[in-house]
Amino acid sequence: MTDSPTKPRRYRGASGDQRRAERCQQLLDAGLSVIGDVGYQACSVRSICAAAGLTERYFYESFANKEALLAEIYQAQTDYLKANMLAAFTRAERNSEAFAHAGLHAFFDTLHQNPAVARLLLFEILGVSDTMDRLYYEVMEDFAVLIRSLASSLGLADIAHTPNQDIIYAGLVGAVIQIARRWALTGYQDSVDAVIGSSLFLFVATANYASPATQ
Amino acid sequence: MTDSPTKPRRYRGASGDQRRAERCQQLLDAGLSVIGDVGYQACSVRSICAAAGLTERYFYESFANKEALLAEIYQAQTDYLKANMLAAFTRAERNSEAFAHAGLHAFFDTLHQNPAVARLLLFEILGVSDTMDRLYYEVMEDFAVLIRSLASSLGLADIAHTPNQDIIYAGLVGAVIQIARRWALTGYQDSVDAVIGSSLFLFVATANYASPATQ
DNA sequence: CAAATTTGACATGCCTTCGTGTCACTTTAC
DNA sequence: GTAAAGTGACACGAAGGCATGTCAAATTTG
Repeated sequence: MTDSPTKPRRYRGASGDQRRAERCQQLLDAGLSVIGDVGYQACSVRSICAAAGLTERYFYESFANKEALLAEIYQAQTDYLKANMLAAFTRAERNSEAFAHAGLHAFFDTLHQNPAVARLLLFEILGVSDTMDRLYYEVMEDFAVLIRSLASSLGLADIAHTPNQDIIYAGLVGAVIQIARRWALTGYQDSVDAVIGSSLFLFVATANYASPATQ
Repeated sequence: MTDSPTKPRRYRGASGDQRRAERCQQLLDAGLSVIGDVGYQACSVRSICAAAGLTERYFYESFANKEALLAEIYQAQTDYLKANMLAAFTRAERNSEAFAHAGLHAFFDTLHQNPAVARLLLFEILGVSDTMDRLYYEVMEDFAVLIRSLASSLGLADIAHTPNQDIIYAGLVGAVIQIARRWALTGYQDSVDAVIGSSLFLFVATANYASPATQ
């Protein structure tokens, strides 16, 4: 008896690992599409498999259950969102206003271009389970770090003097998220500039109040 | 054949309507308790009935389904929260800082005293259905009005000059809500004063930026 | 007390989902 | 070509929830 219980074989020009990864990606894409369309709890594993053009067996090959799929999609999409924002930062002029504007534009534009992503990130993630709630918290703290760098670009070098910076940054993240939620719930009627401008307003106000030297 | 298909009878010293109302209230209380304990989607109609000491028949006597119960609890608890805040306003000294502080204290304290309410309002309400998402939106807009009165108490008579007030106020609501979420997710470790102070910081910053005359 | 109504405990049928299993068919390796 | 591995369609049982129904016990009215 050798240690090779299964001999991987090439299929359709791809190795076993490649095919598995491809199927996994198809499921992630289909999951995002279906969840973004009908919501997380209203969709079934079967419907996601059908959308992916795969059968249930391949679902459980890659994910333990529906929640595991949701977690991976959430991670992937928040990473994507962060990447877009970071890219926007590097592309922007090195001027406070433009810098902050670029980051917020990347944020709102990504959600606007991908309503499924918006629905998943803004609505479907809460109240699923304690595990997912914690993941939400971690992601929010992550964004707080991003916001912090954004805020520092506005001359808000440090609210360091004020106590409980973490809470204040969490609040700013919450403000932007809520503005995005409201935007989505009203069918994206407001212009992108309006939501960016209002977010920026809150940032600048906080920055100015924290260190009015820039005024 | 008369028009009286059912003759209401007194039972245990209460009329039929009274008993029905009492049962309804028991279900609302039990629903809040169970949902606050295990979450909305993890709980069943049966478990709520068991917690209420009633049987399923009486559940469907008062509610069409589990979601209808959630909606009524949500309405009742947000009303309760608003009432607490309004009461705090009237009780507070007529001085900007004390006024705003009182409202925020009522908000955070109510959530802190009732973790079940906090969980339901902050986490369990989103992603349930399109209907509930809309209800969430309406409640947030309602709170924005409250925040607006709170902000005006800070001399922020009008951000009226700035465009898109609605969006900005939605952002402020989101900031407070997110601070509350974070507070709950970290086990209410921060002091009430810390979360109030940070929220106040954002309000005052926005107020000062909008109308720096108060500075 | 007797009849009628209310109540509680539980049963029932229906539905949906989950996760696994079966089996014929296709594609590759030898 | 043949055997083995991969694939797809579908079946299956278990589980759980929903909403309604049954029936005996308790309570009230007359």
